[in-house]
Amino acid sequence: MKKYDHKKIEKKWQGEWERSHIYKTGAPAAKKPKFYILDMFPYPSGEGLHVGHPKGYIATDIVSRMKRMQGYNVLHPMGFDAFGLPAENYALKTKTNPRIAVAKNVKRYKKQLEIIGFDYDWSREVNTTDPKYYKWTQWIFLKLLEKGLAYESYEPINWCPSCKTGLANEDVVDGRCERCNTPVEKKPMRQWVLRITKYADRLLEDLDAKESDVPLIKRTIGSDKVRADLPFQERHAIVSIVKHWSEDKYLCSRYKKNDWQGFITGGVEEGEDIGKTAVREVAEESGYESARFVRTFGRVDSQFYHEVKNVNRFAHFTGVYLELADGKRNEPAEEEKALADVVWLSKEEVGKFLNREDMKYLWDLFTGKKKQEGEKPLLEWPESIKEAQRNWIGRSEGAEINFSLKVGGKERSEKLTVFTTRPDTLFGVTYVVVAPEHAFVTELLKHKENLKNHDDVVKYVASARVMTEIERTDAKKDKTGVKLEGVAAVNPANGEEVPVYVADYVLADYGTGAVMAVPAHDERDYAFAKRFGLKIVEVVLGGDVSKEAYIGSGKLANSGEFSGSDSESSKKAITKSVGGEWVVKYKLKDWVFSRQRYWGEPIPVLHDGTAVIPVSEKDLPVELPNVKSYEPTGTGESPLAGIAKWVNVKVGRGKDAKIVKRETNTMPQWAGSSWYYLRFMDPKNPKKLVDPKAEKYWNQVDFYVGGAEHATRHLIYARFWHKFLYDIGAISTKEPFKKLQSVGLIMGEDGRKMSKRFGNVVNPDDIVSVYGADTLRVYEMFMGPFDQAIAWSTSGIVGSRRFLERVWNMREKVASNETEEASFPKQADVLLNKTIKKVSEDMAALRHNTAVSSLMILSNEFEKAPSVPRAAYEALLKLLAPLAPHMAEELWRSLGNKKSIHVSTWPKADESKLVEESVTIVVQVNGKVRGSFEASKNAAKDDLEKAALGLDEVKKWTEGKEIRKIIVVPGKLVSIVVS
RNA sequence: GGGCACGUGGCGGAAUUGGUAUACGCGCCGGUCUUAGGAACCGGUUCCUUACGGAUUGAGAGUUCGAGUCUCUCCGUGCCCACCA
Repeated sequence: MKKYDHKKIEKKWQGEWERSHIYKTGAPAAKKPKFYILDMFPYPSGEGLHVGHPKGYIATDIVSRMKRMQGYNVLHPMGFDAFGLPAENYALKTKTNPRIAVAKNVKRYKKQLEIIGFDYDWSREVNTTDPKYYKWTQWIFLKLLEKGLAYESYEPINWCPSCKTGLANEDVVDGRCERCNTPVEKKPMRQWVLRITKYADRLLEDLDAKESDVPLIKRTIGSDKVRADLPFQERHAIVSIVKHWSEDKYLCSRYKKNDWQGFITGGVEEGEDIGKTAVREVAEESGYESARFVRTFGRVDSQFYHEVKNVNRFAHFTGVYLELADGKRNEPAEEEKALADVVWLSKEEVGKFLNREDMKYLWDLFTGKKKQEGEKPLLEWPESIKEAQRNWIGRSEGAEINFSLKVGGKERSEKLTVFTTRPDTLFGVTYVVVAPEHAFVTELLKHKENLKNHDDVVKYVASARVMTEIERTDAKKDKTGVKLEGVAAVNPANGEEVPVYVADYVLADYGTGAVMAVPAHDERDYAFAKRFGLKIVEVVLGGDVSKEAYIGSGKLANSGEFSGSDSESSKKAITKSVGGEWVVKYKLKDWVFSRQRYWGEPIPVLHDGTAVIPVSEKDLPVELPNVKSYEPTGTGESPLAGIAKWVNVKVGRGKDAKIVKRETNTMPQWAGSSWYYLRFMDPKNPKKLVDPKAEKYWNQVDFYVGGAEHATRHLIYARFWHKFLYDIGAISTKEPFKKLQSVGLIMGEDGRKMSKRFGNVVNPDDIVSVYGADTLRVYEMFMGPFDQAIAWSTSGIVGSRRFLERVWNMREKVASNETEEASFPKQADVLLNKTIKKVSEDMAALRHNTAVSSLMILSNEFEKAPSVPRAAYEALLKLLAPLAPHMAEELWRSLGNKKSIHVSTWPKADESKLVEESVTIVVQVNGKVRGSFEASKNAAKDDLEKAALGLDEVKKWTEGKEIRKIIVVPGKLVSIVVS
C-alpha cells in the first residue's frame, strides 16, 4: 500500500461521488424511512469561511452519512441566505451590484465547502435572492396580510442612523444596531409590522408541549384540501364508547352522507367537562338518557369535522368510556336522525365496523391492544435555548388597575390604567408615573391651561424623544422626570389622591405605559422617590400581604377572600375588589418588518393614496429591479423609491384605469430564512410553496444544527411563520424543528473569537491542503463537546492525522488466509462489537468527540493483533466512513469493493458478543478501593462476598476489626464497612 | 439586577441509572532508528512520598456503605436578557 496521500484521494473521490450522484435524495416514498437533517444556511459574506464555520456542517454530514448507510432516505440540503444588510454593505463597499457580489461569494463558499467533502444534494440548493424563491416569501406575506397579521403602523421604531433603516426589536442589542454597533434612535415612520404577539402564547406553550398535544393521525379521507374561505379552528371534543346496560355490546354510529363509521362524537361546549359532554352527546345522538361516565382512556386528533361537517376544524378528541344504567330511551332529535344511525355491536363486530384510522386507534387504546403514543416532548431542544425564548417572550401575569384622574381639581371622565404584578402593594402607592409617549400626556399638552408647568412638561417629553435607546435605558443614570402640576390620580383602594409624574424610566411599549409607584417595594420607584422627595409607605411585612390594611379599608368583605396563603389568588382578589382586571402581558413586541434598504424582497403591495392594495398572487414575484444607486436614502424610503418606472403601476382598464404606487420598503433579512427549510422539501415547485405530498413525507426537520445566537431571532421567527402556515393549512406540522442542537464556536488559538481584527483566523483551505479534509473533519469533531466553545490548536491536529495514518497502514495487516484470521484475539472482536454500538449511539446524538475516541481505542486494539480479518477491518472502515469519507472510500475500494462505502450497510453489533461472562469485581473497605478479582457475571452475592473477604489485600484492612456491614452489587463491587 | 450553563492533570477533554476518577488526544520525559535534526515506532506521564502509603474533580457542608455525578451555601467563568413595573 502506498503512502497516505490525502491530496490525491480526496480529489479523486469528490469527483467520483459527483459523477455517480450517490448523495441524491430520493423522491418521497413510503418504502424508506425519511431523515431530514439541516444546517443553518449561511449568508455568503465576502470574507469566506474560517475553520469555525464548517464545524456544524461536519457534524450533520456525519449523521447524514450514517443515516444513509442505515437505510434512511436522507435529506441533507444546503443553500444561501443572501438578502440583507451584510451582503448589501459588502456590495456598497466594493461598489458592485449585490447580485454580482452574492453570486461571486456563493461560488466561493461552495468551493470551500466542496473540498471538505460534504454530502449535500446540490440539486436542491435554494437561494433566498432567487425570484423563484422569494415569490413564496412574498406569498407568505400576502397571506399574513389577508389574515390581518401584517399591518401598517406609524409608531416610533428603532432607527439605525448609520444603516439608515428601521430595525426590529430583535435587531437591537444593548441599544445598539446589531450590525454596525451604532446607537439606535427612536423615529416615528410608516412601517410594516407583523403581529407575532398574537402567537406569543403558542410560541411559549409549545416549548413545553408533549408530542401527544399535537395531531397523532394526520390522514384524512377524501380531499385533504383545506377550505381557504373558512377560518381554521382547533377544539376539544370527545369520542364516547358506550357499553350496553346488560350485554357486552357497544354503541356505534354510522353516518348516512359518507362512509364514516365510528362512535358518537361531539365538541366540548363552554362550561362543560369531558364527562358531561359525553353524556349529553350520547343523549342527543342516540336518545339514551342514562349514560354514566366511567373513565377516559386516551386521545387522538382528527379532522373529523373537516370531513363530515365541512368546516376547518382539527379536533383533539378524548376517548370517554360510558356505561348505560338501563335501556331508557327518548327519540333522538330529527336533525341527528337524519345525520346518522346508531347500532349495537359486539366487541368483534366493532373491530370490523370501524373504517377510520382515528376511531380504530381509539378502539385499540380502549381494548388495550395499543398504548398511547406521544409522551415525548414536542421539541427536543437544549434547555438553554428554550429558556432564552421564554425570557424573550417574557410572559407575566398582573393586574390592570384604573386610577381616576383629576385635572385642576375636576374629575375627568377617562381613567389612567396602570399595569402591575403587585396589586397587593396598592396601599403603598404614593404617586403614578406615565411614559413620555403616553397618550394621556399628549392629550393633556393640547391645552395649555391643563398644566401649571405646561412648558416644562413639553420640554421634558421632547428631550426624551430625541434620546437614544442607550441614553434612555441606562439603568445607572439618575432618574429623571417631571411632575404634572395640577393633575392627581385617585388610588381606587383607599381614595387617596396622589401626584402624577412623567418619567422616561417607564416604557411606553410595555404594559399600559403607566405604572403605580410603590417606592417602598420597588427599587426604581424608590430611586425616583428619593430624588424627588416623595412619600414612601410600607405595606408588606415579612413578604406577606398586610391583610388588615385591606380588610380595614372595607374593600374586601372578609379575610376569606385571600383564599388562605395563596399569594396569587389574594392578588386576584385585590384586583377584583378595586375593579381591576387580571391580565397577561408579554415582553415580545410585534415584528417591525420593513427595511428602508435596497437588497431585500419587495413587499408585494400597492398604495393608491388611501388604501393598501395587495399584489395579486398571479403577479408574484414582484421582482427587485436594478437601480443606479444602492445607497440608502435615509429619508425613510428605500432606494427603490427613486425608480419612477417601477414605482408607478397602472391598474384597471379604460375609465377605471389609475396609477398607483408600489411599496418601496423591502423585507428584513430574516424573512427568507423563516421558511427555507420547507422549500428544501420541494425546491423547484413553481405552483406551490411546497407540494403537500412532499411536505407530508418530509414532515419536519428531524435534526437542526446551528448557532445559539439565533435563539431569539431566526428560531422564533421561523416558529411563528411555521405556525401561521399550519393555521392556513399550507403545512401539516406545528413546529418546524424537532430536534435542535447548537454548535459551539471555535475560538482562535489565543482563546479570542476568530476575527481578522485579531489576526487569529485559520483558513480551512490551508488545513485541508496540509493535513487533508479527513483530518480536519476528525480533528474538529474530536476537539471536545460539540456545543462548547473551544480554542483551535494547530499542534493538536496531528493527533487526528496520526490516527488516520494508523488506520491507513493497517491495510497491510488484513488477513490473507484462514490461519491469519483465526489469530485475531477474541477481545478485539468483543471490542469491535462494543464500538459499533457506541459509535452508532454517539454519532446519532452528535457526541462525535467520544465516537472518535472509541474508534482510536479500537484501532489501537487492532494494531496489537498480528493480523486483522477482512470483515473486522471493513467494519472499522464503515464506522470511520462518516468521519473520514475519502480515506474510508479509498481503503474500502482497495479491498475490491465495487460500490461506494457510503451506500454500503452500516454495521450492526452482535449482541451475543457484547455480554462478557467474566467481570472485574472491585472490593472497597470503608469506601476505599483495596482490591479486585475476576468473577462470573452471574455469580451469587454470597460467593462474591466470600471471595472478597478471602483476598489478601482485603484481609490486611479487615483483620482484627469488626465487620459491620457488607454491600454487594452483583457484577460490580463489594463494599465492606469495618469499625 | 434576572435567567441559563459550567468549574476534573501542563493543555483539549473522558466517566449509562451514584459504583475502580483522570479514557482518548496534545504536550512532556526516556528509548529504538538516524551522520544530524525531524518524522515514525516502543515505553512512561494527576499530585505528594525513596518506599509503605496518602491526597485529589473550584471552596465548604450535607445525604449515602460509596459522590465528579444528588442537596444546600459560597467563590469563579462563560452565554443570554435587562429601568419589562
